[in-house]
Amino acid sequence: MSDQPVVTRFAPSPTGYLHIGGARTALFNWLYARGREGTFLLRVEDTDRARSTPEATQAILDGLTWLGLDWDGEAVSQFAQADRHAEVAHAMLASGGAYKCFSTQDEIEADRETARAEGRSTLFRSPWRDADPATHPDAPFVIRVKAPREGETVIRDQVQGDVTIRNDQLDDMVILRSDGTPTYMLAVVVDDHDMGVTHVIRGDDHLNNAARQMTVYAAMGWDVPVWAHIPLIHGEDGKKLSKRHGALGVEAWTEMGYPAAGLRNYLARLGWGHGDDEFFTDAQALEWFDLGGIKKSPARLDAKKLDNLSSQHIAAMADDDVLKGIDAYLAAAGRPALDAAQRHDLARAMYCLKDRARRFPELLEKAHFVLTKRPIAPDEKAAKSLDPVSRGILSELTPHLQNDSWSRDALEQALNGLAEAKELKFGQLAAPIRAALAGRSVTPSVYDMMLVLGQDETLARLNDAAG
RNA sequence: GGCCCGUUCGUCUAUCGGUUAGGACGCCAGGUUUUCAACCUGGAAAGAGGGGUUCGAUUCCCCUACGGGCUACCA
Repeated sequence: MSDQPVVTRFAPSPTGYLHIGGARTALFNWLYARGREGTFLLRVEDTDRARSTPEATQAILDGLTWLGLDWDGEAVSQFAQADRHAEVAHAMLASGGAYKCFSTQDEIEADRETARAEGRSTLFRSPWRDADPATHPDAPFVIRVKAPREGETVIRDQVQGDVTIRNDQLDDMVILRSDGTPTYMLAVVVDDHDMGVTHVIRGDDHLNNAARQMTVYAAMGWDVPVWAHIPLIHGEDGKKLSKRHGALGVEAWTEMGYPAAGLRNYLARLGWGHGDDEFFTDAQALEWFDLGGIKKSPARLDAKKLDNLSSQHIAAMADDDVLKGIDAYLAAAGRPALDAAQRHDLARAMYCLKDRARRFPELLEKAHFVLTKRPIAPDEKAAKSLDPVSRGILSELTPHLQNDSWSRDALEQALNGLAEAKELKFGQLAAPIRAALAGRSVTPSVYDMMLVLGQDETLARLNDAAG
């Protein structure tokens, strides 16, 4: 089994956006397959017609695309395979691996009530399991698997280890509803088999289900895939992720201005590790990722750590990729896109911007000097640095910038010379220059701004402010 | 209720019976500094509790506590 080509899949149900936990599950599947020249498939589990929506499907696809997780072939609709699922259910019926159950939901409910009241297991034991088909009434029925009741089932899980479940804990789950539609429990098994999935990497909320699903594999004589049930992610408060805290869709992370590469790194590091490595590239993650390194306990989200990794990734990205990331951020945040001139200017300034920002909005804030035009409107803090005294300093400065060659060395010489002559601390000189050039108090270094802006523009802005 | 899984600094983690229990983020103190970020130095900070097994347990076993999951004609 181990030398077969690896096939993994991500199988979200389209009932909402792609949340962070789903994104990580998808990432793990992607890493595992792509790191082994395998195949990564996408299947939309839309058998619940009431809760599934095309909008949610699109949101999930968009989320995966933004995250950079590409899948092979077209996304498969589980609902579209309904006929095939029913076919399997009937095959199991014919072979004795399943049976028709005529119990009504009221009867089942009543049974559960008494079981609970008596402190017994609430597993439903259908009276139809061993009934003679000849005695079947002409009434609606569901098809249930005939699960084993003796012995035990062992889930050989790559993350959880061998998990043993006594078979008397298994219920005869419904595989085909009374309206003839398949349930998820049947559909996953059939689809995973039909799609040739070799490794099922999914949330550990499915761990117990794996034992139940194995009865279908057994009935059909199919190979059981390699299981890897990964722990769910918790919010910063340690509670299960819910909409109230942290269960944001990935578009929310785009909106906050995180680069996809940073999120990939962070998500991979959550619950999985490779020694002391914290920052790593996709290439390294692909090379290192393995199921054995996944922890069994749930991890909490930590925005500070994400910020830190995000800043490292922004700094490490190619300028062009930063620009693309900014485009995605701007679009997601509903901010106007950059025009051609702004892109050009931003690209020129990128060298002094990239390594100073944790997220794209912060980078853009620091890039304000190159994105804005004269006249520069200072914000409140910058305005304070442009008091009469400071403006006087600026007007004394400009003559020193007329004839110098526009190099860092020359500029340093000019500014230091003036500061020394006027007995000013460098900060007293830099603050008004910063305010004049950017209209902001948080910017790259004054030298970098002058170099990026060029001599004419720098002098113009300085003169505007001094005047 | 039944069954299953988990529990190392605040957080993410290393350790695969013998370590001063390591690293990272964050935090605190100091330094550097033209703002922010960054950077440098130092610091505080952990094995849930109780029993075993063993010469020796964070590591293996059991119990308890706490957290989580499953127990649907949801996925």
